[in-house]
Amino acid sequence: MPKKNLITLKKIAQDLGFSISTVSRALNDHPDISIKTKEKIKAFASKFNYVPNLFARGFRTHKTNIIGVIVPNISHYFTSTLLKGVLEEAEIHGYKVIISESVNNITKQTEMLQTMNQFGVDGILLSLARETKNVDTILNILEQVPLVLVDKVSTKVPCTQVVIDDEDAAFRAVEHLINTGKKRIAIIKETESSFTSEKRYLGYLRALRTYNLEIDDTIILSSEDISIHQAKRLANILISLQHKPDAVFAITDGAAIGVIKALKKNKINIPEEIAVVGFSNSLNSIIIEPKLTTIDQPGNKIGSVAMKYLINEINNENNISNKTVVIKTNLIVRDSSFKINK
Amino acid sequence: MPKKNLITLKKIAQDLGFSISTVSRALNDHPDISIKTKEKIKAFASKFNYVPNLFARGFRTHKTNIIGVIVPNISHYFTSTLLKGVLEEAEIHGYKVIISESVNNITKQTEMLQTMNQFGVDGILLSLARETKNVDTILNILEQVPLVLVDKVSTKVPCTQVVIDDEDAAFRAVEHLINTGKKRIAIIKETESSFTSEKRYLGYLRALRTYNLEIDDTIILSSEDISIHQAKRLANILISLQHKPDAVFAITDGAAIGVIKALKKNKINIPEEIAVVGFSNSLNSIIIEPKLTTIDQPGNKIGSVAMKYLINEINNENNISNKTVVIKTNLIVRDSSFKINK
DNA sequence: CTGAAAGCGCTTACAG
DNA sequence: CTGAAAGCGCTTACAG
Repeated sequence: MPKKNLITLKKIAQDLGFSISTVSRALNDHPDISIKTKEKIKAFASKFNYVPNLFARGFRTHKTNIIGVIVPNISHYFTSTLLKGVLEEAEIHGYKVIISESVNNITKQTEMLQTMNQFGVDGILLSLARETKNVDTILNILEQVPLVLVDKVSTKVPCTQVVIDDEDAAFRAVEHLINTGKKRIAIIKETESSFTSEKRYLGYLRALRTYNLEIDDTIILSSEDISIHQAKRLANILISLQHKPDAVFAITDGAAIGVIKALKKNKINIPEEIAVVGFSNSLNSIIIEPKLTTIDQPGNKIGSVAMKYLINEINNENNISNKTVVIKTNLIVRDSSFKINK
Repeated sequence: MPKKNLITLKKIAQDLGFSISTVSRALNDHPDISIKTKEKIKAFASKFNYVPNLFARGFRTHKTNIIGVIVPNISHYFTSTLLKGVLEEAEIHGYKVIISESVNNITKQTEMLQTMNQFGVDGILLSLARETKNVDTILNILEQVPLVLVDKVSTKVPCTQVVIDDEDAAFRAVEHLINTGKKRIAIIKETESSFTSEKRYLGYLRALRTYNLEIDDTIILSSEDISIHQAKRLANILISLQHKPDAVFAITDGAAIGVIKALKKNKINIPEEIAVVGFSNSLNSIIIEPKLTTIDQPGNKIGSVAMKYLINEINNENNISNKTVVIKTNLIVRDSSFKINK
């Protein structure tokens, strides 16, 4: 299936009576070529809509100008904003982006890494599937092609990692609850296999310790892959306690929304009786009522920063770093934790 | 920047004392090659982690196994579900997907089409930027590479198009409102430049005519690129009318949510006084209260069907069709239009 | 069953 | 300032 009637350097050379070399150089603005010749060749090329065969060029130069991106789930809002940043940054630097979705399946993730490498991508941006414990393949790939981890990362991989300040953000979220007078703050989180959830949990613990609040296991609830539905279930457990919490820090906006729905169903006043804070600043956080206090994760920025680092490593091969870049987040206070006009 | 220590056919041939041709054939399971030779070569290849240079192969065979996808906005929920379907289907058939975002910018869209074509993608899946009136570039590209339009399409381009049944879906949404006893149904839509909005508007008109309801321009409101905020503004206009509507059909879920927020602020009962119906079945539609009656657009399916058609056209070049494939949608009735438990 | 050779479209060191 | 030629890694018609 050859592409149809694409004009090549050879054709231009023949028609104009130059050599292929000269045509190639003229089109690439090589200083050796005379201005006259350049003009002639360029005019002809644009007249006949010449476009270089990037595949041939890439094959020749070992540069594909393609960057592979693997994310766990493309239809999460945060991921799509991250990809937006990735695409924008890539475009600025003349890279194309191949996107794949691991669906949180580790085998698939491994396959994708291998295919991308085999394909000859110039670099790989990876957000890890949940429970990626065995990082052998990743280490192997890392020897062959620049790789940057973003958002879902692992300390086991010695490469540049771009993340948000999960622990600190969680600390600030809980601190905010404490500042509004809350003393018994529950947390709804994921199980240990979630890297980000664990870091947020650490921030939660640090905040309680810092302010000398009791850490009570009965109000520390976990669920694998937390959903609105799961969060409702856990919230109901909290409500049924004798000694109820007066606030809930939920590890994701989805979880927080589940909590709010459960509280409303039980006619519990938010935030007076129980305040709720989420994490992500997803679109839903301003749809739910009361509007959700949450941590704004600037997906766009995270994506573009990660891309910048990756492109930098592509251009400076011996510049293999394993620094962790932390992107700052902001606490956005809304009605679910603190009503200003009351 | 050559890729590091990648083993090639040549190397295998040298080490094993075969010709490059034989090695190539053995690895591609060509029937000519003896089983013994194949085994030997394959064993050696896998031992040394041989991976074919897909770039060289693509260059040689004029097949890149890459499909280019251009969407207006990657961070719309519907788009991300569509992309999910696209990625899944592509993977099944061994294609990689390059995703670009036109940000609804026509110039950018044109550039992207050209770059992708120049890049040598095997096919292009395109969802048009708003206001794509001049389709010359697209027609030009269409001559060179298989192209399928999806979701945001245009009748001006003679190619396969995959869309949802906008008009019919809108008809059913409005019919549902009529069936619940509503007689004065407003519509909040986008301006004429939006292809899908116009089709939904036609469905609205057809429903009113079918049931002999008056068509009243004072309750037909439009806004360019409708947002929650814009919808609130338009809803306030409707509320301030002497002769208020008893239902609102909003062209998107976002618009419907804006309407609901405005109605709630004005203490108007939903759906008793004014019912609301949206379009998309976005995640938000079950977050808002009352939950939103809406049209479920199966993004996944739309993406995978479009991909199927595109791949089919790639494999059968003379099979240039311009049929329009219509994907069925479902009306999902929720509390914003009809409360079952009351 | 196997090999020598051409060629995909480009870039670039070398020569003049 | 310009050209002839090699070569990137592969596939495949042709020959034996």
